[in-house]
Amino acid sequence: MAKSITIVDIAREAGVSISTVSRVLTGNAKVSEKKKRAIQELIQKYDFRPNLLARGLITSATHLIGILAADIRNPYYASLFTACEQSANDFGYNMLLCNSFSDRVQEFALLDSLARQRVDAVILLGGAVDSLTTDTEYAEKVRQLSARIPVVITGALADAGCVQVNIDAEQAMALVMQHIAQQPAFQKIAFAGGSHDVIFTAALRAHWKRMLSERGLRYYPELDVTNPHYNENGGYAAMNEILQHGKPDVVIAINDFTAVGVMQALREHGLRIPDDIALVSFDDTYLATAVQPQLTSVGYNYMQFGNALVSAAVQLINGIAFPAETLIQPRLIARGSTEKR
Amino acid sequence: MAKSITIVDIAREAGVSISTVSRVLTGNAKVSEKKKRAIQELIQKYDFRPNLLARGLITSATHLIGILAADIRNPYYASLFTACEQSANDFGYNMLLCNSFSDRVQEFALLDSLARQRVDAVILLGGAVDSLTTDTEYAEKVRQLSARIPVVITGALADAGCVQVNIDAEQAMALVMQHIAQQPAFQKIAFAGGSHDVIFTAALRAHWKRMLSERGLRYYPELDVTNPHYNENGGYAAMNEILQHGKPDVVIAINDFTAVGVMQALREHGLRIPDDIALVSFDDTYLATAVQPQLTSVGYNYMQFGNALVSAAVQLINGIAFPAETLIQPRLIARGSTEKR
DNA sequence: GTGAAAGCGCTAACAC
DNA sequence: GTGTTAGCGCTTTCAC
Repeated sequence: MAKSITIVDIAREAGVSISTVSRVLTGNAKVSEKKKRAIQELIQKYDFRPNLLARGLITSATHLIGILAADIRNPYYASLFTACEQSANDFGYNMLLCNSFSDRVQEFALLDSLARQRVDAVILLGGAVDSLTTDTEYAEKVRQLSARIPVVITGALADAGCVQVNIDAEQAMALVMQHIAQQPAFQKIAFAGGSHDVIFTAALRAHWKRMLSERGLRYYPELDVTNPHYNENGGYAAMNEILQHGKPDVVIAINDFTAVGVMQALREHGLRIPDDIALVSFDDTYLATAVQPQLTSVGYNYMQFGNALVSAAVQLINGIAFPAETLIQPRLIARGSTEKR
Repeated sequence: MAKSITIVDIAREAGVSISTVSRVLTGNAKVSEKKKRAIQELIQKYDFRPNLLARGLITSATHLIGILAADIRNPYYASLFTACEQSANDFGYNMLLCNSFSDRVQEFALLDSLARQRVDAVILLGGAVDSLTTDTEYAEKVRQLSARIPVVITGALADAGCVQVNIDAEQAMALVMQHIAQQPAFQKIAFAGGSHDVIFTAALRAHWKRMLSERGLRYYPELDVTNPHYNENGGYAAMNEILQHGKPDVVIAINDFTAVGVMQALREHGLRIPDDIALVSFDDTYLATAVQPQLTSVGYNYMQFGNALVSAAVQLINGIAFPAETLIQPRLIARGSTEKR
């Protein structure tokens, strides 16, 4: 590979010192119009790009934001990532994406890797940060990292010194309950999928139970079935278990993937949606509109969500304080799966 | 943020020179067992990680691979990316992911950005590399880049000096035709979606027409409808147009997303799958199993695909030649959408 | 085996 | 305004 051209080459050919070239590069100081133009022409001519490694060594800034996601193949994370990326680009940052696949060992290694790459900040989406049972070793690891660089998370990690950006779980469940309340026939409500160990899931369930009693609706423990897998299989298994104990009027699925599994189980039992059983889920990914009937789903403004995460990171990078927790407001998109009969 | 600890700190506390510390870091030279152990203990103690910027400045290697994808929200790219990432991690590389959203201007900017970040190689997935009509300015840009660092692409870009890893389009279509041939009733075949400008799509269509005539099947131009949008809308529009001209026995959709749109159009016309019309698509993403009936789809071994892309990149980084083109063999997964009646 | 020293490409005082 | 100079943190000859 051809040797890259450096600031020295440009300076030599322009007949100026390297500092002058550096000045037009950074724009941090005045340079005579004439020289500036000459230098810019040479930069064009040679397609010269300053070596960000060298610059980073001095400014100790890489303009890289590391992002650790559970699994980018999940459209929820994919949507969130692309939103983050767009926001980051606006701020002049690039994204270093790592997937942990919720593997603890892998997550540790990747965190190390990001630290070594000297990213300016880290955003943690899902994985161990989502866990309710605090993994002290993990928390310690994140704490160490956040002592060096800003760490922004969704989820919660006690005492790890991270800024949090979360979805308003209470509001998310409130939207679901309000929507369900529009149909007086919806009395028996089931909840399918999700793990008790995941903070957001646990919060949703807690709010759900409270809201049930507030609305004078009964809570059926046997219709409240968790499942560690946030996918079709999890939904399928959960729904089958629910159906062993009774036939609810509505099923709340922990996410769209899970809802797809729920649909499959219902289909196999000869139950139609929404005529026999209605279905609501969370995340409002494109799965919601891919299936038939389309899913009523609680979604988020991913652009806003991503922007909040990146803004937090960038502000912290620049030494500007940021609220310890930001709440993202969800919204419910009503579709066929809960349509009035 | 706390000042990072450096090789100097370690050397001072260990009572050795920085070169000795560097030696245990790189493992490139012999160091006495005693000193080595002492140094390693200090590294542990302070959680010291060598600054990759400084190292990179000398070795001119960042251990970063830039990857430019059209849109990671598309499960095809997401699957391919995660496969690449896992492979890259095995080689000790991290991934810098950028999404172009098929925006030409954005793509240029991101290419620049990757070059500035001094990534060791670039992998191009989709976007302008997919285009059949060579964008000479873009090709020139990629050529310039590939003169400095290895560039690996899927798709084709004439004379840009890139190594290619592609799916075997001929084999992909052959699998579809063989599968269709198992059902003598499948005579009238439609093709829905995809743009003539995308190389892989154009190749599929060309092979399709040839294979139709080879098998003595008729080609119905009015049942061959393209659409620039590789999503539900594209499939929906294409299928509606096809149905204006006749009722095919089988529809080949350009990808799973498109197939979902096709399903919707069929449903609205009161046509059942597979009883009235069968459906095959490409990519075999999880959409294929999310919908009902599940889709027969031609998929790829994403791990192998990603590994081929990254291996090419890593080999080229290390100055080892790599075949100009590698073909990935597809496979057909038969599901309900083409099930025998 | 080990240390001293040069230098990767750049920025940022510091003089002029 | 502009050049000179001192590093940023590390690897790598080159002596010893």
